[in-house]
Amino acid sequence: MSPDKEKTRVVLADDHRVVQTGLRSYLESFPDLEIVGAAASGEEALAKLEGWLPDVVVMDLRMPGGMDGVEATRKVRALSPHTQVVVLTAHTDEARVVAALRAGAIGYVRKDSEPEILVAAVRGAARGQSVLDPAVAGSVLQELVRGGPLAEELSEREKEVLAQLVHGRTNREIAQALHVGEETVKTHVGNILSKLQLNHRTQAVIYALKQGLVSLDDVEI
Amino acid sequence: MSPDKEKTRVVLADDHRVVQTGLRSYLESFPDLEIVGAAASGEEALAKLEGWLPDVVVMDLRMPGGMDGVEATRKVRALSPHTQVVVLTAHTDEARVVAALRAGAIGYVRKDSEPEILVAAVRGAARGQSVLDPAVAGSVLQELVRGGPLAEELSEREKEVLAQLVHGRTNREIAQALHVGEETVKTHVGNILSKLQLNHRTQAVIYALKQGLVSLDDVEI
DNA sequence: CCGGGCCTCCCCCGTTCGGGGGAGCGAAAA
DNA sequence: TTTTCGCTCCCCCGAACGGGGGAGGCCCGG
Repeated sequence: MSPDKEKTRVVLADDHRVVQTGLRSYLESFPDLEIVGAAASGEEALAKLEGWLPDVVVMDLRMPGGMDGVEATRKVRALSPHTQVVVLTAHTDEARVVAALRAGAIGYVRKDSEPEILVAAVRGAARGQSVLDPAVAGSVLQELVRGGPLAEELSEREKEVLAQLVHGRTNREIAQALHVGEETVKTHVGNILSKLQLNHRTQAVIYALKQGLVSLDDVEI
Repeated sequence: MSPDKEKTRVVLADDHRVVQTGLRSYLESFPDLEIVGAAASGEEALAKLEGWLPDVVVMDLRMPGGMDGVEATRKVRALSPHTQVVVLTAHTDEARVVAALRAGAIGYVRKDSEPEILVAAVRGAARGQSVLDPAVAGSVLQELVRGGPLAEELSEREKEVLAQLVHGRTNREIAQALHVGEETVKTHVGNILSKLQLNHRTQAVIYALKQGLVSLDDVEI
């Protein structure tokens, strides 16, 4: 067995400490992998990146704090182009996988896939090879080529209004929250529905939650 | 007690195979724990329960299929009273923790807690001791005593209507889907809002998603 | 310079919602 | 038995919503 120099340096980024530790145990059982660090948020991963010098970051897309996995992926790739990112996600938020791949992720594994796929993705990423979970690689690639679902055509203000919708607010309440007139909110809501090709606000809420534009965790009713 | 030398027989129930395998690696590193089985759904866990004879089931509340973690907990306890259930959950669906504890779970650990807490909960459960994650034990107990949030006062029909709401349907569409009149749907929706003390359907959708009454995974818009 | 997107607000109008009432029916509990 | 509860449907009515139009101000890029 060769010493450390052939080991792949891996960092885990997942806010679930229990899951994180489990993955560490599992991945460390492979002699060619070395877990050099773990982070519970995008910010933490970036802050410690230069100290860890990982070859691969296994990134959960759903993390707390201002920075989500997509943004963290983008910044990891900008800060350390040598470091490859493998996205690890629940099948719930596949919508953001495309965004993560666009942001520079090289691999993608679903949490409900066989764990061997994760190992293969990490090993592939270390070699610069892209390993996409076969369970959904087709649909993901399809979305990549046709430019995404219906995504970020929304303006900043419209995203703010959409976030308000997810909080279950009425037009009047949104108007107060954003300090604009109720008519303005009506316009924004109408434009959101039009851009997303939806019929009413409730569908917009579901869309936002499915896309991960707003996390259910942040919502209080 | 005499069976000190015997290992605690543990079963993992989590639809995320990657997470499941990670947990297996981690827990198996403790010599007093033995992972005797793993399931990806409530149905699978129940079907194999009598073959595994576990002392403790570590149960994720969010699982696919008709049976969720709460129902699976209830049935595990009914089928094998010796077996204790430790609930493992994301902090997103704390609302269902109370339901799981009522259904017979003895322990409760959040995924973003320190992994040692999970080990402590499993060991405690094997001795019949309740270990609740200190991060939220207070609020959970509070809800337990005051009888739960606003929960399952909904009738079966009302839950069906609520599920339809989560799909973004209008009253008319729901009426067609359930083969009743639109006025009937209006009545149900009104009763749902009244029982849950909400103001409009969008809030009902958010409520249902937060409570896990309907999974976002099942929704297509 | 001028077009275009964005944000803001206004109008009108038809539809949908939500809340109030009532009522018949069947099943289950008291 | 009577009572209660869930499911079904009906009425009325005010409020909220969604779609259509327009308009002024802003800044950016061709």
